[in-house]
Amino acid sequence: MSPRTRAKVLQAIEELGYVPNSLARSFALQRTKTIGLVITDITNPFFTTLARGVEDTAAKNHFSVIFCNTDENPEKEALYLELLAGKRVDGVILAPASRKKHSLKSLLARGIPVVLVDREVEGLHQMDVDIVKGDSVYGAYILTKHLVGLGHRRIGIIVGNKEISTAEDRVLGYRRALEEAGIPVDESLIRFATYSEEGGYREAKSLLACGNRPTAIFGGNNFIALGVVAAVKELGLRIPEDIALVCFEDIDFISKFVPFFTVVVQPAYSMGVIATELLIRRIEGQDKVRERREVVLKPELIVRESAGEKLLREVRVLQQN
Amino acid sequence: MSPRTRAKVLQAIEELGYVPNSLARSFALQRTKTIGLVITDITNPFFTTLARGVEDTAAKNHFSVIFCNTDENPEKEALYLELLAGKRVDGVILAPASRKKHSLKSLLARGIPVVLVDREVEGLHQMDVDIVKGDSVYGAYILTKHLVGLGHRRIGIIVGNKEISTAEDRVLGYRRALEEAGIPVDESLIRFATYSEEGGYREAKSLLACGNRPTAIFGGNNFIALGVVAAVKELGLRIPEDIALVCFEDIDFISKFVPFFTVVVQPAYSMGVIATELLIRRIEGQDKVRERREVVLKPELIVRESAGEKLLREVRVLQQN
DNA sequence: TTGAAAGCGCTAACAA
DNA sequence: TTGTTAGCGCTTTCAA
Repeated sequence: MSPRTRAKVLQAIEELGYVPNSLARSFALQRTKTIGLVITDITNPFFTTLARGVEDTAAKNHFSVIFCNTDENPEKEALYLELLAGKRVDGVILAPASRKKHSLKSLLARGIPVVLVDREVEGLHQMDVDIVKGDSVYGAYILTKHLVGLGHRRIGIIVGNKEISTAEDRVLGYRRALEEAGIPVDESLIRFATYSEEGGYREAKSLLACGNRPTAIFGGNNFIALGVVAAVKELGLRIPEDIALVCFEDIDFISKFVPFFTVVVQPAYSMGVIATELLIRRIEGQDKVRERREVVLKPELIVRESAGEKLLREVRVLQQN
Repeated sequence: MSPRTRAKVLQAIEELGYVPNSLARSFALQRTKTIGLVITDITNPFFTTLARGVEDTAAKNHFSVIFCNTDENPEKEALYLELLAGKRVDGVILAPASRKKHSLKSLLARGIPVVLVDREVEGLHQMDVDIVKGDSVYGAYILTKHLVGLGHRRIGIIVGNKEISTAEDRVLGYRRALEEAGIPVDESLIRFATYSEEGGYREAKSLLACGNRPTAIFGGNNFIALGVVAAVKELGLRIPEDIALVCFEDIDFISKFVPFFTVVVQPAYSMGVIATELLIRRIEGQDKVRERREVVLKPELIVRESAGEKLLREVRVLQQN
């Protein structure tokens, strides 16, 4: 092409405000450069951060991301997955609402790659999906061990729905720590609720109502822990003097204001980044025939205050600050 | 069509796993049933909540939403808008990174409807865009008035970048309250920084370093306020005994843990819902020829503790709880 | 190197 | 009512 023609074409592009229609392009190419992000609730800080990791990484690779909130509802999830399949997204990142085998399969059947985040699904190992998750067993183990180390022997645990793999994993880690410490597991202290404030509130009230009440409560996530705080306050008890409280997931900015709340945090942003990288690698098909990947990220224990006398000192500091 | 044929067709659909290709549909129809949501940072709880309102409303109307984070960077914003235009989204909800006239126009030129959220843009009234925003002037006015009512006369204010309309609006409301109270405005107490923790931290240190330091600080948003907290702590001062602190936007769960922090909150979820409804109404073209809409939502003052002696009582309650 | 044409899967307009 | 066809704007293949 002569430089003159070239200039003319460019000028025409400019004048007419031409923008290539990527819709037509996608249609011709059968690739949309779009991925779906299906989580339970963007409002949950864990997923917010994860979503940011996903979007940043997607943008870097010239992908867009459509986000969907399932509210832990498998039917909503199925609807969204169907929608995304129809829209011909190039891939999906999914935090499954349930571990049941499931709508996911229809995506895979259509050759749409899927990467799971945070949670497992039944029969995962027979399917061709990658997964990026936190080590819930380990996290719960160190959190429980921390409480045991502080002298607690009756520790209540409240987690989400049994349908969610992290709930069972966290209970597993809890059991392991107790067994290791030679503390018999009291099944009545283990509560499956929902990963929500209401869930934490209700189960905490029930745990604290019984005669032989626990001296510590392990919140399965941040929302549950907030419910526990509400229940404890309502019963006129103190954290952590009367009840120690720890949980999975941090609570934003809490460290700035409150001296207690030992916590295990997961690297949510990294999870988003890694999941997106795995997904894009599959989409681009750099290594077509290869085994599924399972990335397990270690959570981090952040010890603030969990029990007893230290609180008083801290409150004094708070007053002075 | 005979019921028999019908059954046969349905069976074939089932067997072949047929899913209508909405990509082809979009292409033929020139409508994608997709909207773009361009915000500064999904990680900011205000935008997280807004995004949830957008997604819920979009889903209800069978729209998908692509989300983009500009990090207050006008170039990133322009890139995203270009991308979305290329993808032929049916409309865009935008929290503009800058008030300068701008990439937005190229969307409008291509007939893609835009609804602004939270922030204005220069020459808005000449353009055919709706806007949904909080009443920053009013919010800042009542917040400042609250401080004045508590006896403060030297009140520092730290807001975001001047390029963002809410920053100027909040300063405006602040001025108005002071003027109304007959308090002369000391320009050195007005600081334009960024809507970030660092911004709040830096300006707070500067404000507190000068001889005639303010007795109260007005944080332009939640992040700025957190920066102020850090600065105040570092200087060995106490909130609110030495420095009162109030801010725009709530800080999640803070009320559960800290007795102070009077705040003005905006109805972020509703903003998302309304913006989406306006946008979809434009997309569906129910009322083609009509004036632009401007929805201004009143924020709500939440008085916790902002000054003095009450804190001690509250800390005692906290200890007992 | 450049140009022409088929095809991606749907909708809508038109014909039978 | 049912069937046929053009066309959405791009990419890719094949011909010139």
